[in-house]
Amino acid sequence: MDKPYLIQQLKAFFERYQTGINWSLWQTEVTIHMLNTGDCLLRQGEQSSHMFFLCHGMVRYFSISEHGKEYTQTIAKAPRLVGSTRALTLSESALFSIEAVSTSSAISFHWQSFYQQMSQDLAFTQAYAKFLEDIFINKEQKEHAMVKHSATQRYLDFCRDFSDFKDVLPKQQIASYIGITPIALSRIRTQLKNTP
Amino acid sequence: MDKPYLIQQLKAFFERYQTGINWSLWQTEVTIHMLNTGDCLLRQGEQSSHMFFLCHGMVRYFSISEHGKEYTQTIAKAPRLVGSTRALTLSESALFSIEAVSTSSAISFHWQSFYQQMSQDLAFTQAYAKFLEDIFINKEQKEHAMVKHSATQRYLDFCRDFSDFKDVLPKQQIASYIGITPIALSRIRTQLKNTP
DNA sequence: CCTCGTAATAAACCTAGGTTAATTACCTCA
DNA sequence: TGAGGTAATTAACCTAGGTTTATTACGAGG
Repeated sequence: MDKPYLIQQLKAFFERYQTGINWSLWQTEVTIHMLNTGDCLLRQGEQSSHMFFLCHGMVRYFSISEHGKEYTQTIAKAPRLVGSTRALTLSESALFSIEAVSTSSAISFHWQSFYQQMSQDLAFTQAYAKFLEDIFINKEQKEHAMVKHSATQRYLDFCRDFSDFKDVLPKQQIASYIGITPIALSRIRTQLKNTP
Repeated sequence: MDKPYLIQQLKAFFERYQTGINWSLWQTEVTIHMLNTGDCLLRQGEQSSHMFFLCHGMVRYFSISEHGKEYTQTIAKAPRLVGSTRALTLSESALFSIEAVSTSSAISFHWQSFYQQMSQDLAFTQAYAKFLEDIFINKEQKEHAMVKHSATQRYLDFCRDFSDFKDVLPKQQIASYIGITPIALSRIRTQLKNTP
């Protein structure tokens, strides 16, 4: 878990999208984050000038509304870039927190060094554009599911997509990911048990 | 409304994101689409190898589920790139149709020529990446609204965001954009009238 | 002028999921 | 051992929005 290894993972992640990146251009300071379950990379309401790369583990993006209701908008598995695009590009405070849901490791670096690399390196920029396409498509898919599927179906989808974590993740977080209350999830689960 | 003018608009759109694009590299065949209200650029279920640029007017992205229910996931105002990122990048059939909601004009070109330009022109790729950041942030905002706001609030938000079109667009489409039935929208509207 | 077709509204009823409150089952810590 | 604290479940009740069925209001075409 040393720094060169983690940076190597970041590079491999980008190369999977696009080969030919000139990493010698990328001179930036990198910070390592070792996270236990529940630790946060970013907190709702804070400004952030850093992008993160999740090397191993899993995080969730969640926000809490004025009425205290929690919604988990994304669960991200390593390896992946994580961060608030909105906070970074618009210099606004983040609308969600990013919290580890298992022991995880990440590295962080200045958004500016990221943009700097974009202005120098075509392959890097292509990789980033393809990554953005990916997460945009994912978001569209979640939008579809939220609108067109029942809560029960969304729970079954969740179990399919996160079969390895469905028994580890607190039920409250699962409920908040599929957009219902823990009570409703509990109802759905007992109903599924009784009608196999 | 001649072709050079429309292409000029496309270029201006990109330049607003990033200056310094080398347009001489972009040798591609461009088709003009003059659309009346209701005309489609893309139909749900079809393959598509073309990206569109909406020069003037407005379109909506909508899909119809197996049960015949319609959902309008996006309303896009010119000037803007439109198309199914998913269909283009994954070579899959589109999950939604793109339909003009007012008389509009657009141009289309091969996705491949787009990717070709990306592999040659850094500024162009940066512009595209920034556009993707934009639409990703928009999608996150709509996701938030759908989850955290009541139907009434979503209707009020719609009226704010599309004040120029709120009385022109069929109520059914407004309802399908905020994720409710036309009947429910009608209820909300009469309720708003009675409690000012 | 009438007729057919669609959009919008309205009323009556239904249901998925929210809300409140109580119960049980684990934890950890003292 | 026992006292808190939290997570999960259950039951009773409530409500926003869906569903069904009419009704009204505009068209466009004959």
